[in-house]
Amino acid sequence: MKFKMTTTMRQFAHNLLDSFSYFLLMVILRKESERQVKRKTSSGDDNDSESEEERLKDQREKEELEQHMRDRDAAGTRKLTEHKLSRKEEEEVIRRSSAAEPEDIRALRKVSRQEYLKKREEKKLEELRDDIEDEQYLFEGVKLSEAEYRELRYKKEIYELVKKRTEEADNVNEYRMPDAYDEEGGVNQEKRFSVAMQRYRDPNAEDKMNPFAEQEAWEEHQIGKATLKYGSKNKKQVSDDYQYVFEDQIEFIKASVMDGDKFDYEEAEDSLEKSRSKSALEALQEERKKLPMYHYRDELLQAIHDHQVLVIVGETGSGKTTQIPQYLHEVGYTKHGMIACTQPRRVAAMSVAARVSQEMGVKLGHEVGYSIRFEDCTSEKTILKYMTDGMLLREFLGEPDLASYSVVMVDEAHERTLSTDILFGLVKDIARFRPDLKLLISSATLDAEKFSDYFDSAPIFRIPGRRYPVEINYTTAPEADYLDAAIVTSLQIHVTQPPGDILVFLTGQEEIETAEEILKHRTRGLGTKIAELIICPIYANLPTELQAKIFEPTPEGARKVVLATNIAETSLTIDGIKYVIDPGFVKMKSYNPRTGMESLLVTPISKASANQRAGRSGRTGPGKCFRLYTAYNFHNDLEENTVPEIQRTNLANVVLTLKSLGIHDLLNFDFMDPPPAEALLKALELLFALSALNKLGELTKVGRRMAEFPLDPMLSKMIVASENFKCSDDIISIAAMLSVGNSIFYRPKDKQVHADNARMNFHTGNVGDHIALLKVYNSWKETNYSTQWCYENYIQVRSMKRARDIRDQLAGLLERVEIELISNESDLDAIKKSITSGFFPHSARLQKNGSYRTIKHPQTVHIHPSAGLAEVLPRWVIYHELVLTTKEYMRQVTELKPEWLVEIAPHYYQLKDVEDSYSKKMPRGAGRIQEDK
DNA sequence: GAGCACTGC
Repeated sequence: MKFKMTTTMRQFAHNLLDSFSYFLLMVILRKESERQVKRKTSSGDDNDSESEEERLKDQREKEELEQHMRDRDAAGTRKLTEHKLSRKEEEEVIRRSSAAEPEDIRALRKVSRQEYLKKREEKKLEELRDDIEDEQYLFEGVKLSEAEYRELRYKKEIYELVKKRTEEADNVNEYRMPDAYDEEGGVNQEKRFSVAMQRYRDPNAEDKMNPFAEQEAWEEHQIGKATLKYGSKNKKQVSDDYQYVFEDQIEFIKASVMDGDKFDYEEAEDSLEKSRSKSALEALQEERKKLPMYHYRDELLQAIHDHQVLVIVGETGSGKTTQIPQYLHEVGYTKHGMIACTQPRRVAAMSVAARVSQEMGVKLGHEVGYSIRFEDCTSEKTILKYMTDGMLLREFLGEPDLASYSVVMVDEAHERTLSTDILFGLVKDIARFRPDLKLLISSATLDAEKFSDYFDSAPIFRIPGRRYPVEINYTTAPEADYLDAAIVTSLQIHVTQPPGDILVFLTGQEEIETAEEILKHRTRGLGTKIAELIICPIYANLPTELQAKIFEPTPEGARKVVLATNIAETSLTIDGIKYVIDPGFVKMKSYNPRTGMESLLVTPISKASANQRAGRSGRTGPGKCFRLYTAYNFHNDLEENTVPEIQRTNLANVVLTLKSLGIHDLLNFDFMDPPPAEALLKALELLFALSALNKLGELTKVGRRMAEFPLDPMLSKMIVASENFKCSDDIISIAAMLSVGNSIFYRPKDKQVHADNARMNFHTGNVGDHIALLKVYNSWKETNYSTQWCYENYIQVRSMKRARDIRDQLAGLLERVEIELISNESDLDAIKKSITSGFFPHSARLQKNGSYRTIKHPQTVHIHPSAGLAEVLPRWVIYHELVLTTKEYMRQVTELKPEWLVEIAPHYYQLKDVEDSYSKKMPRGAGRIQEDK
């Protein structure tokens, strides 16, 4: 697929550049005249003495703070650490020490939002001026007015983005999208490793010039070294009994062993036994001391004391998440603010908080609490706060300097979720203004240098974990069909390996179901010749009651095979897993900013991810990992790390959040891995179209209200706009239903017809998918949120409950942005108009052949067959999202009157855009983005 | 007439 700069784009770029240079010219001219005036009046330069004074002041403040920190540590903390205070005594110490001074200190430190933002603005202004001076556009030391500055900054931002994009398009003659995009009609499974396969069979392998010679020699060596060949052991006896299993056996070589950490497991387990006889709290304290973390306590505290930012590397099981906040509390960091510890997942935040509150002997929600969406389990007393990373991000909105925290610990930073990436930029920024704030970045990988570099060479503190060794095995040749290979391998393990459960990583629900069927079929054929094999599928959309099955202990003599998606890589831990089968693929979301289309692609995993998977087998004892690819594939074809989410997602929400935090200069925002310029530009364009940003790139009143909602900007806009159409009550139900995604209707394989019929009931009158979702929600509400009703209508209860939670939250937020909750269920046009207000960029018109064409950025799309209007084909539609599967599909489609587009978004659509093709000849899309194949 | 990994606010 080629990417061409077309005339409109060029025109657009030129216009922008023109207006930018014109603006600069004006500024320069004015500055020049000002400078002449200044030259006449000014006498001498006092800049130097001023800055010297500033410097001294800064220095003084810094020293004062340091002194204060020292005093603080010396005064209150020793008491707590000097061995066992009773709980009451400890509470008393905390109470007294926090009663002594905190209000003043807090008041001193607490900067108002305005002050803070102003300060930051000033700093940014400085930087920008420096930049421009470098390019010799402006003259020394001339101050721009604020309005000028803002306009300049925004234009510069856009200018840079466009420049980048034009350069990309001009310099590269043929811009190739990654192969997977190119594939017609989906993804070619066989093609993926084919390059490597060719390499593998290279007849010139002995050629000295062969760049792969070294690798091949290494592999030779490994093969020679290999001792284990599964299936060859006991082969004679086995092959008689299990001929069927070994019909197409796979050969593995043992390549390496992922070392466990040097830790005395027996001692640990021993003490665990002993501690059971003691009182619960004492036992817990004993256990704490057995954690690898404990031995590094003092060193760690010293390092934290000496450095503002510290990168901590610790394998899972080192106890960093539970222990570090406690240590910090014990030495008194909690006296002047809370300790925040962020987790990427809700359950993690909850369970860790529960554990820590137990260890500290306090009630969950008092001194130790957690904060996740829909659930704030904290109180006035809370000093250790575990929270999801997204939640801390939300708190930034209300408290841009995080004044109530003295320590922020970003845990599991290696996972690089969207929220952690944004948090990085923000905490790095506030750390400069708040020298008293301690920052801990904790990661489980060896990639710590990258984190350290990002945080201005912060020191790295390493803690060994508690992990058992894992043996890594590779196939000797690449496998064409990994699903089949995975099944064969699990059977091989089942008959040849000692007891222990098997975990197989597959890509999705469909694959898991197929694998389950095949496995059942094959084991049935073997009858009683082999031990029982229990097959447990697990994926996020599996109903909860079926999920529970994987946690049931395996009966004696049987073996469990867990067929899991990526959910088992990080989100849940299954006990008893000893063997991991890793085909090396994952389904990953990718976003194409050019078309605004998201797609799920099966892609090879990264090395980091492969090691994470392997590690899942070594949690309760030494394990084995079978990789269904060769060592060569692993070393040469897999990326080092997974592409961080921020680089493969729609950024509209991120941009809105940052803008509402007062960060306007997105191009220079300190991302650890900056997202593509194109994605940023697309997000800015969208927000401008939704009138969340004005032409200076500033947040408007509408934008400010939108930012309150934890939703995609288009959904937020829809809600904000519902005020005008007096249907906010109905709109938030729709928004909640849309944001739970597409797991509402349940469609089991054997009852598809029934399920479809049930679903069509909500579509009577061809009202469109949005209204149908509203009907579903309202009917459920009428039955008093009945579970039975859900079963009867093939609707997933879990999703509905989630929708109810979201709806409740949205209702609360409506109050906050002062929008009245009004229901207007009978006026469908009002509801549709509200939807249009948010989703007008997603409009499409029917073409003669039954397909659709999007209006603004023309491309051919289709109505998804699951949509209620799939057979009605209205002339004009509005859709919720575009997904690329076998075709470009619009999901969640509602009919629309074209005049609404001009009425609601006159800045976006002109009359000629919506003129009906029947009355007038359709204008040819000259000079628009074209795709040729 | 299709086919949705996983989180999070």
